[in-house]
Amino acid sequence: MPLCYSWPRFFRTKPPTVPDISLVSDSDSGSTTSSCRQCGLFDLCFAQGVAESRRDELDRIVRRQKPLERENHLFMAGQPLKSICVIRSGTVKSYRLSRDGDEIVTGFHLPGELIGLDAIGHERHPAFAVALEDSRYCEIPYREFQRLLSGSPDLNQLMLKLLSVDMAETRELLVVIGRLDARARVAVFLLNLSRRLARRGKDPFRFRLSMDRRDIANYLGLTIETVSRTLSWMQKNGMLTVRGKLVSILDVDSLLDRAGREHEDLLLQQA
Amino acid sequence: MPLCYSWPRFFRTKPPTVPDISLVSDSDSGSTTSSCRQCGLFDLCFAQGVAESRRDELDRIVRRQKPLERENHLFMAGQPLKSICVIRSGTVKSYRLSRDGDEIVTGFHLPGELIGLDAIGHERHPAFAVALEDSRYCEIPYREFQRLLSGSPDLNQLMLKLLSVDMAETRELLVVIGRLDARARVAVFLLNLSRRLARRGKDPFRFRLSMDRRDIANYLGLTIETVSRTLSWMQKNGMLTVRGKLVSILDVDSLLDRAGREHEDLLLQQA
DNA sequence: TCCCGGATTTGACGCCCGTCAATTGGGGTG
DNA sequence: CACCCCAATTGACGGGCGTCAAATCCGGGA
Repeated sequence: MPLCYSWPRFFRTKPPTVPDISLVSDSDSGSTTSSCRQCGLFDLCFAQGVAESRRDELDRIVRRQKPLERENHLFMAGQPLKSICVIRSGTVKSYRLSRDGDEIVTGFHLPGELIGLDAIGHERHPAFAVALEDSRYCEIPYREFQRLLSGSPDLNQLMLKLLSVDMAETRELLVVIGRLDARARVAVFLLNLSRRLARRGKDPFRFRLSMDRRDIANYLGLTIETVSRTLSWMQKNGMLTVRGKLVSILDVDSLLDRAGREHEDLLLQQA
Repeated sequence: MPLCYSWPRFFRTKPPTVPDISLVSDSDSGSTTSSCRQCGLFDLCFAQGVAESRRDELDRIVRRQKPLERENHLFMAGQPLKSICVIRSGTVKSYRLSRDGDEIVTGFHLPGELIGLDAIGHERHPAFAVALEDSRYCEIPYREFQRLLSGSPDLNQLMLKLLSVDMAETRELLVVIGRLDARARVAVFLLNLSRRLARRGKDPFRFRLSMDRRDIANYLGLTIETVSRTLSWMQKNGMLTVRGKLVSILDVDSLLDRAGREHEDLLLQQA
């Protein structure tokens, strides 16, 4: 992360408390923490919101650090909801299949993020989740979690909050995606990713895209060619440099302009 | 509703149990039901999912049938969450204001629908809600509702479900809107509305749009002109007839084709 | 190191939809 | 009933993005 670069307003909400511990790198792949409290991701994980009194119970039911190799699935659409998952390291892509078999990418998930909440409604997963790189995750068996829920108003409140926030954001994103042009969509995508990396103590200005162009294009409702052209255009205009999957953001302000500053809130709010 | 027209597959999930009681009309505007159970909307209202044992308590705290005149606000963005609302009659539009003051329409709500759930996260409304026509609604004070929640695992479960389902749908809609062209967007909009009307016992093939073209265009991320042109095109092709706000759907199948049949699920799922 | 196949980039072209502008229509008021 | 005002429609035009096609880059294996 560039020295002498004042933490921009864009990242004001949460400069990383532990700047460079490479949460997502392989360096901690061997460690097997035995409680949520000791977990390096704790302040990003939803467990942080769980009341002290209940945390021991949660600790007891969580299955920690399960490995997931690249291209392997966390769960498949249609499967009954067996557990809620928290990404521990790596990146996970969620997607659906349209009736005629086309893949439809609905999200990219980073360490600390809860995945599978949208399955609670019908107790069945509406989407697939697949690892884009070798990853690890914590698993919370849903039945036991439900038992925990029924005895804990606090935890219920937390879950409602998580879902409500998620919904408000998704709704905002809906609006954004529906009315933005290609350059704005790509800008929103990059800034959002950048900010989420920042919260995880990673360099927000220089990172590796774990998804390929096809996934990005699909996620943004664009074509591969348009994404590629847009990135080239941004590079030509000095907003960033791209070499394959490696992105360096040079001018956050121009990107924000492109994204439409009125959507800054969205970018700021996202996990 | 046309006679001799077999209930199409599109509407298969819920033919109205009471075909033509005009839930939304003025005919019941005078009545002031005193309990949720007697309410004509009961089987659409979320109260239907509340356990028998808790329903009396819910009945006690609900403030019923509050009138709301056209163009008046139910709540404003930024206000603290005071109560969850259920639309009783009429139509409500929710929208945000972008930083530069543009209106951004995020949804249209029909009788029986819960509104304000996305405020739970931050206990503050992220959006405005305004009546498109003279309406009525039931108000559930949030503090008392929370008390009810903390003593009732069932109700908590219900709320999680409602939010989760809502989220899954919004996410699907996100995907749809982001990658559909104008004709498909308008088709999705009309079919979705049609189906929601059907569930409320109204004629799904002939209805009055309570929102103007500007709102529709805004909601779909299009311009007024494109919406107008698209409706004209659909009329020219025998899919429907439009006269001002009055729409008659003539060919559900073509509309479904336009919407992309792979999204039929979305249309079917929505409340 | 070279070679191969898939990922990515770049170019050419056409259509859809946004913009600007003019016309028509419809509801409310005097 | 006539008038007015705003909503809605229709037309002309240009730009952005999808499509098809070709070139280039990049990583992995021999």
